[in-house]
Amino acid sequence: MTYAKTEAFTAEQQQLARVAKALAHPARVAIIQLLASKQACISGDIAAELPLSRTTVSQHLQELKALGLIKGEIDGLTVCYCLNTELLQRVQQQFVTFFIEATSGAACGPDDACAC
Amino acid sequence: MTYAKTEAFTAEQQQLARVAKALAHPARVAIIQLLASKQACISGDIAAELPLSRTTVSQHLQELKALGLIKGEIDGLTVCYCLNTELLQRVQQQFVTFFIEATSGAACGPDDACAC
DNA sequence: ATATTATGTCGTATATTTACGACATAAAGT
DNA sequence: ACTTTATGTCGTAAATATACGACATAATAT
Repeated sequence: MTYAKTEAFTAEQQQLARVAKALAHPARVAIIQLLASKQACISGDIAAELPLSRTTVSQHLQELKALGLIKGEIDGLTVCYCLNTELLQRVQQQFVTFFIEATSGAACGPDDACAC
Repeated sequence: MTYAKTEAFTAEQQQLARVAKALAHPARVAIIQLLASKQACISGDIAAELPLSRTTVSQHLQELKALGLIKGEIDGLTVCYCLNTELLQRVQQQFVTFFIEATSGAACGPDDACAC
């Protein structure tokens, strides 16, 4: 039971952490940027653009898909991945809210001195 | 060598992933929110407010501190933690840029159909 | 029918994260 | 000096994440 004390936190905290985790690997960040750069969806030659094996890329894709950040539709032999912009926009809002909350306080002094 | 192919990605991707990783656990999200809610800094009774052992909380604090998101100053017997709002603002900007880039494209159709 | 091609899934090795008790350290109180 | 109090660090167990080769699957192509 040395993990997952997650239940003890609020739904918002868990949700933000879940999405943050999805972005916590440069490969997944790169995948999202790649999908965003191409107007249409790309098939599995995503792997060709990344310095990782096809298996590993597929794993990262599944993770993003599990969270719903990307969608994948089978089109004959190839699979067509694309961003779920709706969800991404909602997620963006969550992050913005969190950061505004975090950066609004005066917090420490301007230097490094922590004038409590 | 089954890890850390990180070098192969851009500095931006690595940086974003690094910060996202810091936010990838509800405890760390909660810590940041806690520090933001109190106008001044809090000492280690942060642990008292979280459903985790003091050791574990200390570990999370070190992680946030290592990234520079929070600062900790020793004040006699207690340690005073507070947010690094400057860095948080810069990080916020990175996330905003990323999300704008990700949500600007038309991507898929309005439904789930992926019209490639 | 058989080969080719594009993907996903399984198994597995290694690295990292999470969580906590036990001990170390250091300031403040008695 | 000795105890108390607040923290950090170490060691360690268990859970997850990362990475990839080998095999399975299914749709085209020949």
